[in-house]
Amino acid sequence: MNFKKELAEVLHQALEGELASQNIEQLIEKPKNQDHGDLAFPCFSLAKLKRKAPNLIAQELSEKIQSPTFEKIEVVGAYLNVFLNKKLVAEQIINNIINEKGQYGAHDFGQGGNVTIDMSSPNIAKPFSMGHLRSTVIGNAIALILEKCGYKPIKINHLGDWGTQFGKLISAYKRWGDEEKVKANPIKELLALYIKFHAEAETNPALEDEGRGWFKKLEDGDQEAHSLWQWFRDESLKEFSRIYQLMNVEFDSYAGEAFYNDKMDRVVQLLEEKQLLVESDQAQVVELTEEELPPCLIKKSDGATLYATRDLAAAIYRKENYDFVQSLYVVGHEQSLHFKQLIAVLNKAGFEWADKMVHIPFGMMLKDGKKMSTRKGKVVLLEEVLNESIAMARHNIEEKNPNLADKDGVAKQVGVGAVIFHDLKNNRMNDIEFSLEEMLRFEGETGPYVQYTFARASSILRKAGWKAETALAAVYQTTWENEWKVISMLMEFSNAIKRACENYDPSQVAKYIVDLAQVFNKYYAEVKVLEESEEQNARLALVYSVTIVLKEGLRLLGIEAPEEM
RNA sequence: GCGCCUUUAGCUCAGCUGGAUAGAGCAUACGCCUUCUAAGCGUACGGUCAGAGGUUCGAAUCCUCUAAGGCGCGCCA
Repeated sequence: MNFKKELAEVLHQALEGELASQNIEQLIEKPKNQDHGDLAFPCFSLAKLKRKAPNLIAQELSEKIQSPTFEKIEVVGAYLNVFLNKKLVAEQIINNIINEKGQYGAHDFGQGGNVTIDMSSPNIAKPFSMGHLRSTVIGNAIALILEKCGYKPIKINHLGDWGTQFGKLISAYKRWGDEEKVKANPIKELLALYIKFHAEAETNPALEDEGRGWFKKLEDGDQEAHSLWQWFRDESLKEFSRIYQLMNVEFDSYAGEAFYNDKMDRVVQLLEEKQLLVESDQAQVVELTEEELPPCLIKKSDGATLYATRDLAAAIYRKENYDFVQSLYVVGHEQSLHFKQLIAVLNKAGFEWADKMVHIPFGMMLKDGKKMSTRKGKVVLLEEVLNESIAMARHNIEEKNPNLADKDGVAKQVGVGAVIFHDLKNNRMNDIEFSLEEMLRFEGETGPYVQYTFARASSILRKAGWKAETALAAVYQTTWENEWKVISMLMEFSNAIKRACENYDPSQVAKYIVDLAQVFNKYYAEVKVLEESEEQNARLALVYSVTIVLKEGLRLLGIEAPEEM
């Protein structure tokens, strides 16, 4: 199954042990150009070792190699180009996929280790913006990819459900709030109250104190304040869960900031015991001069805690509660320094697991080249975008496939898929300029393109009445030129997953399924599978393999695959 | 000022551990549906890989410097 390894082994023997087969394996590459075969071995580095011209070495090696797996060996300059035995390999790969189905491409290097993933984390009583989309979608895909690699992901929604803003909100609600209105449209109404509070506070500064007062009450466990806070939180969550449902994202924990309120004293105490706390301008900090970082603020001059304190408490809680092998934070890159400090403080405090914490940063969602801000009303609401995308998908269905059975269901899958894919297809670190037009593009390198490819392939199988059992009788050809490009792409799936896992980079999977879809669409244009032929059985098995991998690839990104669209 | 990130075709981006003529999509112009869903396929056009040095048999990829843009740098999260 691992042809690279096999080639390395064969070369190792041909070289009579001059180079370890592991080293050889590292040198073997996949040629960009299909004319150069399926695997290539450059002989440059051997030239020094053997003191011989590299093309001579290639020539000599080519004469020594023989294996049924390799159909042909060509020497081009210093390269040894190896062509795999198409019949043999096709049979192996396709049978593998048919047997393993959704398991195809999986790894087990995770060894069942728990990985906590801090993701999504919207602020209560504020709208779910496009900015939160990134953390949600990236975190979700990473969780799925980790799972595919044998880890046990634990998705934690670290809700922004604590802070002075809730005092302000309570104050505003007490003054102008209307229970019915809030119930009918919680976030919109609460946001309006919040904005009104700030506007009024401009002319009436006493409001600020009132807000702080309410937060103090909240912290001190005042019943009225607490029940209002609870209510705001519940209503907000209800609204968020509607969006999460739309996107098929679920969480293992909603322990947000408030959850750690009673866990912070312990952290402060611990830092004190280790003599890490230093007073500076009446505040308590941990100095990080050796680490060449600015000091980490633990307690404000008024004794109140900060987000760093909460994150420390959360980190420790997660280690104790989940015993993670890795702890991930899918948070925007503008918080990189914060996480560096966090890890540094934990290290100083002697937690040897601190280096298992990984900040997974991502670029910003921009509007007109600038960061979106809630205050200026420059926020784009995710739910609106999703709904527009679904409407667009619905419109396309009406135009292109009016007889489709479940139009609404498919429109949802395609519309949401487009938005998710658009976010995941590129490197996380790139800033994304918000463009509805771009997001609702359903052609080219997009989610719907991949889904469409899946639907077309599924359609072939449906019309052929294909069943997995018939594949057993499939006879593979040695002359599969058209098919070969698809097969060699199918072989790459597990590599793409591995790369995605190692780099916490879902775009590796996204790019892979686009590549596979492109290759398959070309094949689709060249070969009429449903036409009677000796090869039909084998071709159907190939088409089936493609559907399995496309569907699984989409699944790893959190995107559904409709059989018709 | 210091730190992190980004810079590849008109636009959006790929380019896995350095390797064989730097690849897609969009846009533009043509062409392909009596036969598996045209949300598709093909052809053409399009590049001083920001710039300058260096390491190497070989650099878009590694190192140094410079430039442009973004983000961050104690009582917000």
